[in-house]
Amino acid sequence: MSKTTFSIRDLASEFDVTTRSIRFYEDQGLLFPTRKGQTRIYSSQDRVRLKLILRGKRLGFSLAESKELFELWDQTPGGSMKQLERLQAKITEKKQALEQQLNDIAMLQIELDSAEARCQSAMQELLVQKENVLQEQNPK
Amino acid sequence: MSKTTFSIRDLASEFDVTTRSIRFYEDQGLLFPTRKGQTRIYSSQDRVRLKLILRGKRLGFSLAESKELFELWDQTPGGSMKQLERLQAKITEKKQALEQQLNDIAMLQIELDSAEARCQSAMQELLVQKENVLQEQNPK
DNA sequence: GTGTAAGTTTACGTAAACGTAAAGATGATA
DNA sequence: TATCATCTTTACGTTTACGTAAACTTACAC
Repeated sequence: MSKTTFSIRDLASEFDVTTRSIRFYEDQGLLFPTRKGQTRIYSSQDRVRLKLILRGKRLGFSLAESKELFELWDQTPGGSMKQLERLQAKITEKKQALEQQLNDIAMLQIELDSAEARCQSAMQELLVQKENVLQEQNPK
Repeated sequence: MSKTTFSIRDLASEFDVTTRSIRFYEDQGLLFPTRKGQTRIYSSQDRVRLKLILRGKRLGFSLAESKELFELWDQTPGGSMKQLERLQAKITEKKQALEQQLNDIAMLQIELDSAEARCQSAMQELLVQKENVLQEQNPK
């Protein structure tokens, strides 16, 4: 069986964030750990949430955006038609943004490859120059 | 032939950013427009730079990061071996980050699809309920 | 000339996402 | 029992990326 509860340090070291950040996310209403005394106890649900928050950040989501998505998602079963339509709209919006990102990444990858090639040949050029200097200094 | 110079407003409306932002990028050393009197004139080089800056932002680059990449890139021809090695390292780093992003996007796309399905069926459920109510009120 | 529209500099303001320090509570350990 | 180590709250500080307002110049339109 996998672990079911986590300390704040567990999560902090697993995902390489500070405890300050994790508490901040709670402050902003994205996490809701239970307490044992005054100490925070995180469920594996909380852990998943944190993972989603961090992935969102890597993709440029603000905390407010992630929070909004969580809330829409949590209300899905039993939500009103209007809420569901808002969720659908958000999903469509995010999907489009991801398409844009895929484009951006593809283009940047091409450019990085070309930059790498240019960089390599510049380095090669330097090596050749060096050899030439050595040959002049030390002609056979 | 395509346009070779641009006003700050040209660029602002083409890329949908404020002139304030464009001036800020110059302030931070990412753009270097020439002047006609005191008015800024942007070359198509500058335009490309701006495009790169904005794409970088969409991919989570800070302005400082973009600036660093520009500077390394500009020094590539005639750069020292050490500079070239730094560039190569940066390129490798960015490529890895892009791989991570591709992973993140792929996973998020899957989740969005599944969320969309759940959302759709919740909406379908609401419609069915509505029909049932109507049938009760209006039995044939 | 007189707006007025778009450009400029200067400078203070702001939101987001934490960093960091202070000061106290709690539990394990020597 | 004393001392850590780790948790907590509170609160002010900081960086990034601009927003916004003020006060000024320049270029056409009337």
